[in-house]
Amino acid sequence: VASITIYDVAREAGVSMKTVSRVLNGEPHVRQALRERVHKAVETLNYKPNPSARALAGARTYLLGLYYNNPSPEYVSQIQYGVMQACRKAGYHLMVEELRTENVGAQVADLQETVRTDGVILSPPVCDDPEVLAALDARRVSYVRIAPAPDQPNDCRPRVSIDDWRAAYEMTAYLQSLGHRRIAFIAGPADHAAAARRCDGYRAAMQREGAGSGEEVAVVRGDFSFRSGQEQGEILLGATRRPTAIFAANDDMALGVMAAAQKLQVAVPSALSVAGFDDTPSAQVVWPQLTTVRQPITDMAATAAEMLIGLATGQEVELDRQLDFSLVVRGSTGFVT
Amino acid sequence: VASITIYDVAREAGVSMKTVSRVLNGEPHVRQALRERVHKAVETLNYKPNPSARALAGARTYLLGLYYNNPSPEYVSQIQYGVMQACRKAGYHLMVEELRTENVGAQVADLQETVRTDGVILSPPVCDDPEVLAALDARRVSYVRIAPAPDQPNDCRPRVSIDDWRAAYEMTAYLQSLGHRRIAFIAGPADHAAAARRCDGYRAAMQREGAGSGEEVAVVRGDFSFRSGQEQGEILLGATRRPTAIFAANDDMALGVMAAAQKLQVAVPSALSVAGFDDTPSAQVVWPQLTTVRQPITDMAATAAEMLIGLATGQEVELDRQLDFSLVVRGSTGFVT
DNA sequence: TTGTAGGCGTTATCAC
DNA sequence: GTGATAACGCCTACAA
Repeated sequence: VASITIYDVAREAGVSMKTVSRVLNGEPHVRQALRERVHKAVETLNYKPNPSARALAGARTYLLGLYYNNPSPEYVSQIQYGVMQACRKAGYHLMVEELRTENVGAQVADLQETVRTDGVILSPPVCDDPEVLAALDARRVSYVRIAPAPDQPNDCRPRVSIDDWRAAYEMTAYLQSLGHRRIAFIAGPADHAAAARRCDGYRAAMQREGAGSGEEVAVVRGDFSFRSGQEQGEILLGATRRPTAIFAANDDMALGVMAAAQKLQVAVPSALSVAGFDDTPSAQVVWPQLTTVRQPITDMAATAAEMLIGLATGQEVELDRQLDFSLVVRGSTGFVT
Repeated sequence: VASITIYDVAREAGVSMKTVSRVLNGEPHVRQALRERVHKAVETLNYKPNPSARALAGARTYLLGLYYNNPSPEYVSQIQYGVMQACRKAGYHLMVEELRTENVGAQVADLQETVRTDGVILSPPVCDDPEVLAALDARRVSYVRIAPAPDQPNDCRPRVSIDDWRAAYEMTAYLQSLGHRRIAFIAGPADHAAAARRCDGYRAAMQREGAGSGEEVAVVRGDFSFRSGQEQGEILLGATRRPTAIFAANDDMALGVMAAAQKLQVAVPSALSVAGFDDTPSAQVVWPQLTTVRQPITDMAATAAEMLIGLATGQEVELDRQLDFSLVVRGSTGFVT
């Protein structure tokens, strides 16, 4: 079955094959009449350009890469979904690569030499890995980062994010509005920039004027895993002066706290309020369901993909997109008693 | 930066470029001495063949597709990981596509025409969708199915699976060995073949001779979601003669049962044993941790990818691989009291 | 605004 | 065994 080529379309439409090429790539300098003839020919012949040929001839690849090393499958899956949506809409395809921890730089270099893409989407935490960024920069591969570390003032690499600081601030303020004063915070890994901003937001809310008296900033460190949340939760709840609320920097740790509470017979939310961050599906899997911050992860990913495609096609794109978060109040938080 | 081509390697090695091509593709009819010279040249030049050119010239694509429509991100993520491992080992890359529910056949057709792969991996439940299979067969695309429906006797399409029937049988037998007699089963969606086999295994264990008296087969139907498990769990536990053990056809539903038990103040495992199937990471996130069946999902996926690559390179491959499952006994099951 | 030659980096076909 | 030479399907000059 000899596949049908651009020549077939040209013959069908009665034009030269270059004209077909122009129409397909949306280039100017083609009369409207011809444009339509070509489109019709494409339609009737059900012609699909051969991506390999396109790529070989030096044009775009119509392939986007998604690099990730995030341990949470749910997070990755949501990102992947968003990216895929945007890709499909633009006729692109998605190539996923999980980066192993050992020398990421070499991996990225190898990937880029092995398979060319029109750009790469970097999800946290790889989006903050200097090795990765360096490898990409060295090859002039364009990339968009999702929820990356704060930029240097003059850095303007494309990114899409939410205001982590404000989200944590607002969640803390919400807990305070329920009457909580002893609110502990379980921070994320030290190298996770967004996690650090969340911690700062919590601190700011705890220290702001007129927020009530008897407040103490109490930060312990976890590593975003369920287990670390459980461990820190047990420690916090085992203390003589236990907090009335625990705010974890992500949902998995918050779930760990809830498990600890259950094990130690501390009722949630009557004796302890628990809040998380991310609104992963698991947040609704526990009982009571988890109060948390929802990042529009899928939208962020889709936005990142659109930016990348825009970049690849030479369009003007806003380089620093910031999307809205929202507080999701569920059963795990309540008035202090 | 003009990329280095096969000609550069040929010049460096002092042979013709066809010879280089032969060596690279592992073809016979090349003297060992030349072979080594070529390899060394490749090494020193750090030459990487251009995949687009390769694909265009009619050879392999070095691309595998992974089609999925499974709602569980964890499941998909594990499959994806296994496939990626195998791909990387063989110099392949992975292209993921989530299939939407509306007319999958057309989607597959479009995907195949848009981007050529050397084969496709089908995870459940798409692996049992006749439309998908038909679309693939029509285009003579080779595929391997993971945990698909049982074959017709004479059907020999490549597949990798575990013995779902036996796994469910053994889990049920294990519950019986703890003294349980009233064991309820929450089945999966009707169109999920592996789920059906699990149900049959449960039935067989319940009805086998000498398994004790007072047993009743009690099957209710869920849809593999946490929520459906919770609903069915509440119904089962609300009944006057409640079961002492509930075995769900997957982990998510089992977790739903545990949530229901907690809500209704039914202690696990003292008043109710709960077992699941899959050993998803969430199984360890609850307390007590979930007793379940572990499918070597990642291994299965890797095996599938290896089979596909073998098929693509014309090797002989075993077409029906069956991998070992294992019972993972944790805290959610205990002796009947 | 449109069409013609040439090349992108491989593999495949045939001679030698 | 090894090596010229022609595809593969498209795009980018350049010319008309």
